[in-house]
Amino acid sequence: MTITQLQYVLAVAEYQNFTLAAEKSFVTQPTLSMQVQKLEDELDILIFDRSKKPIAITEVGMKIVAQAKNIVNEANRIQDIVDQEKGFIGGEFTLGIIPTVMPTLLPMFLKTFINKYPKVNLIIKEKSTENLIRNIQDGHLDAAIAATPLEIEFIKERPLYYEPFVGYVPAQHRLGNANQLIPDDLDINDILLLRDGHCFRDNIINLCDASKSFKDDHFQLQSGSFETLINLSNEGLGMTLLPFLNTLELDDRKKQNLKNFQSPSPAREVSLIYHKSELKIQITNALYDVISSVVRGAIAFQDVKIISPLSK
Amino acid sequence: MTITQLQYVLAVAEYQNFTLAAEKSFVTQPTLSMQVQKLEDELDILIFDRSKKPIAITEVGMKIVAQAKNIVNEANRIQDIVDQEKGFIGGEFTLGIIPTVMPTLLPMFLKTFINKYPKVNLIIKEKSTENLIRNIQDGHLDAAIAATPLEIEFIKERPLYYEPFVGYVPAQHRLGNANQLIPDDLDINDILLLRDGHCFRDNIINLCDASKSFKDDHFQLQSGSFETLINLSNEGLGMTLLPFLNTLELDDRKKQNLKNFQSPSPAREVSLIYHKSELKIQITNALYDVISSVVRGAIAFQDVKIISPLSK
DNA sequence: AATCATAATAGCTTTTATTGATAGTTTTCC
DNA sequence: GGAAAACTATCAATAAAAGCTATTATGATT
Repeated sequence: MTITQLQYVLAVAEYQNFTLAAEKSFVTQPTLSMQVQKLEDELDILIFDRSKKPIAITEVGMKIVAQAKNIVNEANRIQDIVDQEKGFIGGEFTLGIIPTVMPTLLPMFLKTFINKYPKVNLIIKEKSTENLIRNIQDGHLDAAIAATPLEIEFIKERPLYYEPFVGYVPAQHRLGNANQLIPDDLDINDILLLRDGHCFRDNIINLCDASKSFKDDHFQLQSGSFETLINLSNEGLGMTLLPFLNTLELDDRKKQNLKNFQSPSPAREVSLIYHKSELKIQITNALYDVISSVVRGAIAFQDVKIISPLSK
Repeated sequence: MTITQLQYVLAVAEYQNFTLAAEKSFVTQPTLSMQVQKLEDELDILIFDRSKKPIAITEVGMKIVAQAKNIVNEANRIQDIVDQEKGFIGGEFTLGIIPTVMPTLLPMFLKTFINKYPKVNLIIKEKSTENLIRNIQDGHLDAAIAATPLEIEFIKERPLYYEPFVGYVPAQHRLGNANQLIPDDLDINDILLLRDGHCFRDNIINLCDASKSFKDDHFQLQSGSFETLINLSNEGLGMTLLPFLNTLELDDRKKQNLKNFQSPSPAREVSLIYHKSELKIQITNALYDVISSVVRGAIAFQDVKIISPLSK
């Protein structure tokens, strides 16, 4: 049994296809096939059921794949140990970011980071919180930026910043004259929300008084952008709430419709999250330092009340 | 990096000598030397400091060795997974036993077990509870027999039997005339105890009324054998307590000094414990079945009160 | 039946692991 | 202080393996 064989097995398990797995492993298909066979021979057990299309993993195969993942991950840590010793910060690093943070936060730190750590090849993927978590577990992501607290067993959370919610309330709205917002004034039924799957949607649902039930309205909104929500809001379809960073780039006319919450403002906690096994911890730490330092300049410290991003 | 290389590194780390490590790895010394060098080259770091005699492990080397141990253990588990699937009962199985159980229990089941499962190569090690737990975690032990409950997160406990405590009270002792013992009669200060580290010592300390404080006496006993305690007891230095199985082989004269506790007798729970990952569960189950069946014949069922083996 | 997608096999090449012999050190011991 | 012993590194040769290209086998789809 070799680590290479285990890696090949993992590739096949992932792509359910020997040819593709071989490609992704940068070897030819026969090479990969034979190594997988060799391992199966050595263990005298079938890992894959090749009679099914696409290829299926046998029952034992599942256990072996899970263990192989483990072993390969642990093996990769050897390099990490060495890197840490040498103070080397480099290599590939895959970072996931939730959609509502991506467009505002990424421009703030990306340039700084790649300048400071030119040897890190940063790969950034936009995904929902749910997928971020899955990919941190399966090793496809080295870290992610998401709204927290998530309280997941295998994940470590390090808060980066607390981002207050800001109301966008057009003049004609019933709250148009209010000076400051308070959560009790909100009615979930006249707030425009992002589509299902965005955790910011759940943030807001959690913020609104649960007693006011969420009734299915005569129109269904399927937007993933605040841009759309603001425009609809201007059309008189309701107010909306934005994360603070998303309010910075609005034009002056739109900024006039912004209303802050009374202190302590409801806010979301945005954290760098990663697997508690702390692989690539040096890069993760570097990332944490860069992001939190750039954010410190953008969000003034204030008293906030953290709203959970989890749907109930 | 290959698993073989890691195994070679582990061998060198263990024997602090390339030649011996090579022997133990069943390869020639150049083979091992070159593979270790190859790994060092690949990682571009020195694992061993060959300038020192005997060979020393570098600082990073320590971390790498620890991680290598991890990886090699995890890799061995693949075979376990396969064995489990096949219902194969065989291979190496390392069992730890606490000292106060070892001499009485082992002869009772060992012969039966090795006859019934000739393909299992049973390796038995006597260790303190503390070390048993550590070695179950690090994979050096597949299972162990210890006094429970321990309530450790990663360990499963399966009670084998409940072993009542029996008093050994010489005639001249203040309790020499009592018919049955009751815990309240005990005074921790006139009971001879095993030396620190034995969990049976803690069993007894927990049994004795905590209100009677444990005062440092004018003599300190450092014995690990009940034999010694009994002899000292006969010399008038106090009474002592024995686990039931240890009373079976006493000569008749000594048996006359034994006194049972009033029902429900205080007892220790002796369990088979193992990692909750349940590797080698077939063998573990086989062991459990064999032991519990032989013990059933030796200890009559009775009402007992379980005393914790943990020192407070 | 022909085609397509995919995995297995065969034959060959390249790479790697291992070996025995030996050289170069350091330690040990007289 | 010097010979012997103990130990690791190096070298050249060889055995083992992992890889590649080309081809065949399999099985589903048209």
